[in-house]
Amino acid sequence: MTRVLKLNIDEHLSRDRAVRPKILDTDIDGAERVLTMLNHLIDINAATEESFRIAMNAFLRRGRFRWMRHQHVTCAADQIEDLLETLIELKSPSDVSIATYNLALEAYAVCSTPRGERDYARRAESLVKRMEQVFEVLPVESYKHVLHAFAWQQANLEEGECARKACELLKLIEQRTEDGLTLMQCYDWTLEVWSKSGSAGSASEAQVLLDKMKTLNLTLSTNDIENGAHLILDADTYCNAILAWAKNSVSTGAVRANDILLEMVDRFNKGEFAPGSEPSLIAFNGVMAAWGRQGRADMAENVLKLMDELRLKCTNLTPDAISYNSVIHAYLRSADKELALQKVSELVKFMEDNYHKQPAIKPNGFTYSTLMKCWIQSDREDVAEQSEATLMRMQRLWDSGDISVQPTNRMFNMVINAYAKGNSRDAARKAVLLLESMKQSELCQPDVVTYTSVIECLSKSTDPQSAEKAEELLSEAFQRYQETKDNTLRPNARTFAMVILTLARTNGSAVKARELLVQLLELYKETNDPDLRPNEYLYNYVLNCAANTIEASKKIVAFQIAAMTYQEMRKSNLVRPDSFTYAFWLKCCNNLIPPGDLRKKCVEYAFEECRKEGLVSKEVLLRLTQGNPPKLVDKLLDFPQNSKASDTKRSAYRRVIKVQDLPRAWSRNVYRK
DNA sequence: GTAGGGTTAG
Repeated sequence: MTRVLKLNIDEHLSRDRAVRPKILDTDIDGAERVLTMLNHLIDINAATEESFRIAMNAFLRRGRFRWMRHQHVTCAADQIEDLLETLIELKSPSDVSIATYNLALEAYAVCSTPRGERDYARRAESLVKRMEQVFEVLPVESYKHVLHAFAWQQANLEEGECARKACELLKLIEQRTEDGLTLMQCYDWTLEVWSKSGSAGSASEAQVLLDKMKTLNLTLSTNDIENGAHLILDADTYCNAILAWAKNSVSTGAVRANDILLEMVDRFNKGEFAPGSEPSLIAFNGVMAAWGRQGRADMAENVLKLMDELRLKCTNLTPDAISYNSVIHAYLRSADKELALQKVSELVKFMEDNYHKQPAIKPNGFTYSTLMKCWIQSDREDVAEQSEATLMRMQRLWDSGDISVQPTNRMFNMVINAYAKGNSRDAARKAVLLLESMKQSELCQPDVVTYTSVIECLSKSTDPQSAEKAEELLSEAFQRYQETKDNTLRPNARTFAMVILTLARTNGSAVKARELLVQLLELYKETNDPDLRPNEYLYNYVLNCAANTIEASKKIVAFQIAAMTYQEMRKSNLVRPDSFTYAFWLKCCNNLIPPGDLRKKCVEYAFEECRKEGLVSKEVLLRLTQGNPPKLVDKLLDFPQNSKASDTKRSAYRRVIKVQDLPRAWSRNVYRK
């Protein structure tokens, strides 16, 4: 019984703190009974410091295990803390031996948790402060336990507070001792804090410690080595140094992490680590991720190859899906998008073909969505179809019971957006079908991005029904939002923009376009929500929609709407006319006003204003020169009025003039943001 | 130790 528990405890004393401590359900090792006996001795006034120490040691042997006591989870640190306080009360602070205090410090260190909910490190720190007041000088061991507690408690990671505390203690310990074993152990713990800390400079701090360990390792005495000092510098130590660099955002992080990885492999191959200490998956995956962030897929793949070679020599090292995904993601981020697509397709195929032999490399949702992104960023013709095929592949796997490839509405949205960006003839039909299947699905409900992207597909469609469908979808989204109160479904300015764009492109009603703009403005006034703030696009699309009015009977109303919208833009404090505004407004003048004085006046006034604002673009110039009387064009372009140029010369001038030929000031703001 | 959706016009 005790033997089995001892083994389990050893396992929990290991450095792997990722595993949550287990909760014991019985008094498996009799520590509770020891406590009962101690309490009995206290009752009869027969408890000595030695009896307390026996009970403390009984709990300390439980390591990180936890158990229930009065409906609360408790652990060795809590129990030993209570026992120490009782003992101090019975005797006096100075009558309790330092060795007994140290048992409590050790318990704090052992029970310290990564997230530090119980704050044992700080409790260790305050106990050591009390000890300093009672005793003249404390042994290094006391400080070592506190350092150990800070090393394993990783709360305040961002601020690096635990790391700083550990460093202060390390400095103190370095001053007090030259014992190789102690120093190696303390360096190793401090290195562990830096590897987990995201604070600035953590990688170089980790590097300093690794270097110190390597130097000290060379100078250790035979005595130290017999006590296991050189065994502390092992694969775990290297892993910590690697991860410190790997997560570092500076561009050299990947290079440094990679160098240390190679050094670790070299040492491992030479048999320099303790038996059973071997390079870990997490070190390799960390380096691959670091290369990926630099877009260095070639290097990430080299690391994967290295890992594949090394696994034969290791008992536990084998690449997993994250390893492959990291390389895949690195290709996604690499510069050559065509190579990326080829490589990623190959790697995914390899995973699919080999996971029966290597279950850890079974492709998951991450794998497929990265493949999908690779298709989307490629220049291939059938991007939308291929990304849809990838999504359907996931859907089939999911339907057959594979829970690791759950499709998400984001992926559906990515496919729909691929259709919106492509030039597939029936993009709109496909997009609407995808929307319908999302509505049927329990997993991937459409949201406002879905609706907006489907409407964007409709805006590119030549189907005369598109505008009607777009309006239907907008009100459907509104209805679903009102039913569910789900904010991700609420239409926003962009959704409105896409509906108006659809109207503009399908010669739809300017009245409707205007109504939508007014509706959005009212919503924005009510809520002041930045997502509903109309921008230049909204107004410009309304102008373009009006300009595209074909039916003669509707042109007057369309012009009124355009004029109103243009005037509003000039006075608005939300938007300012831009070069598109003037181009669309001139288009309105040309298309909606019959030739004559009124049109001439409008064009003249608009162009002069546009020139003053420095917004004369190629399109503005085109709208001016095409469809307006040559005399007016010449006047507005400042063609020398009294020159004796012939009409053909003038006409040629008007045909070839470019924005660049005009005074710079006329177009100084065309590209302003 | 691996991410991710709409950024629009003429």
